[in-house]
Amino acid sequence: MNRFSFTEYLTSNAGLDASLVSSLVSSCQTKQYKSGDYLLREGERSLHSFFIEKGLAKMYGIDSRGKEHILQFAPEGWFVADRESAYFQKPATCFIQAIEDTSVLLIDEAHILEMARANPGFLEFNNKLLHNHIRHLNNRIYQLLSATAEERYLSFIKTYPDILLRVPQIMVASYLGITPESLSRVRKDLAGKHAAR
Amino acid sequence: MNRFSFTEYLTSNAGLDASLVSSLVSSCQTKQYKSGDYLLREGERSLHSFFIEKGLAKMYGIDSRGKEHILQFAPEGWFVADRESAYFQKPATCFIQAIEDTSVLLIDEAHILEMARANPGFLEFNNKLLHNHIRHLNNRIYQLLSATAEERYLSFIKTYPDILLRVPQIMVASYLGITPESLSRVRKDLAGKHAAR
DNA sequence: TTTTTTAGTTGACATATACCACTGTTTTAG
DNA sequence: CTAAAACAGTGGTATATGTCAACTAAAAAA
Repeated sequence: MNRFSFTEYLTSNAGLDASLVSSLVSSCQTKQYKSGDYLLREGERSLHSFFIEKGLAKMYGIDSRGKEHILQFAPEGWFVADRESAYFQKPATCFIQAIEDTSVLLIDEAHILEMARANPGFLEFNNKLLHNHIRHLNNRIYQLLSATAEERYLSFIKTYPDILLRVPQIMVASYLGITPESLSRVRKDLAGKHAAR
Repeated sequence: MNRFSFTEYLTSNAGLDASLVSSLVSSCQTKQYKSGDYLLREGERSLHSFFIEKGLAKMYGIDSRGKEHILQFAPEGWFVADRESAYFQKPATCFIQAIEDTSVLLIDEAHILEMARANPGFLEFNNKLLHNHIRHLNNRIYQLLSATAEERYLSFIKTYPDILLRVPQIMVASYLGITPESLSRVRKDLAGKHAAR
């Protein structure tokens, strides 16, 4: 499995100079999680978000009927955060859990702002990340509003072919907002259509 | 109908000093739209987002079956933007349309970044806005994944009681991801439950 | 390895919500 | 003010997806 060094990530994507980056990175704590470990639990208060250097995590909530709904998968090179706790100092509304052995960097919003003040390039980079994230979320909302289970699954395959191979179907179903049984049937139908040609 | 001056908004919420704010605001263009006018159409290229000072707009997409899906309502005091065009210089993927007579401020990302460089307080404010927006979107996704039509409607009433009164039911239905007929029945059921007590 | 748990498939059936058609009613435009 | 359009309610019916249960296969734990 490949690993994303946060240092490399920043130097190559944010256009920052090496010394600045290393000062930021060295001020961040690294942490290891085994598959199944929680990075964050609902109700906890925590002021940092996570940058995944290696492995895979999921952010999810549990509804009143006890069902799990996955809000985000976070593979290496991605950020994941419960905004409620990390940016608004409230108890977390989600769980974040490793689904592979995972190593992360803990990042405080304070660090981000500090960096941004010191370096305008970083500010632009950070903004772009946030806008990009918003774009993704809008996209997902649009799909949930407009597309059938099959269409959403096809779109998932196309957008996250890598993740598809790394997580059980039951989690894909949860992400898509359907039951595992339904996903199984969607896949069967698609296989049939494909074979028919 | 009340009006939100962007100047007042910034001075009271972002903690900026008056001269800075007025220099920002004066560099932004104001524009008026009649109900039904488009602020932005799918496919257009445009580099600004909108701050609604008065009135109400909706951002929506049209799917392959010709159906409209509302991504966001934007009443006075809110921002609305197609990120694809405003921040990534691509053709817009959405329509933004006034549903009341509306007056807006056109804001360029360039302005935002400029302001942020000049004033750290503004940077924090802008970040908070973005994180808050992300929080809202996550919330909506969670609802679409986990809640029934009735639950989503109740949540809408609670979260946006003001908007409920200003838009036709058909738009609420579109926002919730259900048909107008279904919403009509949900309302009927709720009225029944309420009367039963 | 053996046992236990979790995941995936499939059938039968239930249900929420969509679709279509029709009817008033309200709003908008001429 | 009148005509046309958009909106809202309701019945009948269709359909996608959920629920429950049983069985097999695969993965994790002992």
